[in-house]
Amino acid sequence: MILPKSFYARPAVDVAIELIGKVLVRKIGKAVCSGKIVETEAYVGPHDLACHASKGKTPRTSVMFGPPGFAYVYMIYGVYYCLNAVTERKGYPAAVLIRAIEPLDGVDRMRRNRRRADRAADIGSGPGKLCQALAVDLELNAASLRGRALWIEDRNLNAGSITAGPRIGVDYAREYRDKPWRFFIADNPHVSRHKFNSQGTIIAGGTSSGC
DNA sequence: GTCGTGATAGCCT
DNA sequence: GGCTATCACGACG
Repeated sequence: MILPKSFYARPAVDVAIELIGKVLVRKIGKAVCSGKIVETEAYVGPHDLACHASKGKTPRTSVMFGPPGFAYVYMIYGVYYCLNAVTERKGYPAAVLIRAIEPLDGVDRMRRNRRRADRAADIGSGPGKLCQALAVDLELNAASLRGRALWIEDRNLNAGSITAGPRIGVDYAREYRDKPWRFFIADNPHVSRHKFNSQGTIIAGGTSSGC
């Protein structure tokens, strides 16, 4: 049910695709909040110019160089946090950014954690938004993804038609700018609202547990 | 509906 | 000192 460490000890693209349809769970005190992962991006290694680790190991990126199955959380634009799952083997920096969730459990709590979430689709439809909804901050950096406060589980939910397209906000990454390493469920309203959603090719269908 | 812009802080040159 | 794997808001039409 909870994804094993071996799930993450693989190439980031494989993990990014298979995380679609899995359930991200966050326990805050006694409250449990969760959501189906509907959008991810893979940052595949030190050669990937969009990957933070491409500039070498720094205090911020050190978690990515560690073992798989841990959370890499960083602050972006001085305002928001982003949550990643570390993949690959220890010493090889790669991660999957979780970009959007469809709320499942603890919807009211998540809505309160977000200020401006009038509609359900405003709760987790973006990497900064879902961190607000699930109260993810730097305290969870380097935390296990099989821990007491945070984990990812498989509920055999439908992952719909998984679409691949270019990653968002990585125009600086030269030849890696257009790599189709963003994955999302086509037509799911909780995918981050972006004009890029029209680009992309369907790469898979069926359930998250795969075939 | 789309587009432009400001907020904001830690990291890296 | 420049940049950033973002979001919300206001100005349009």
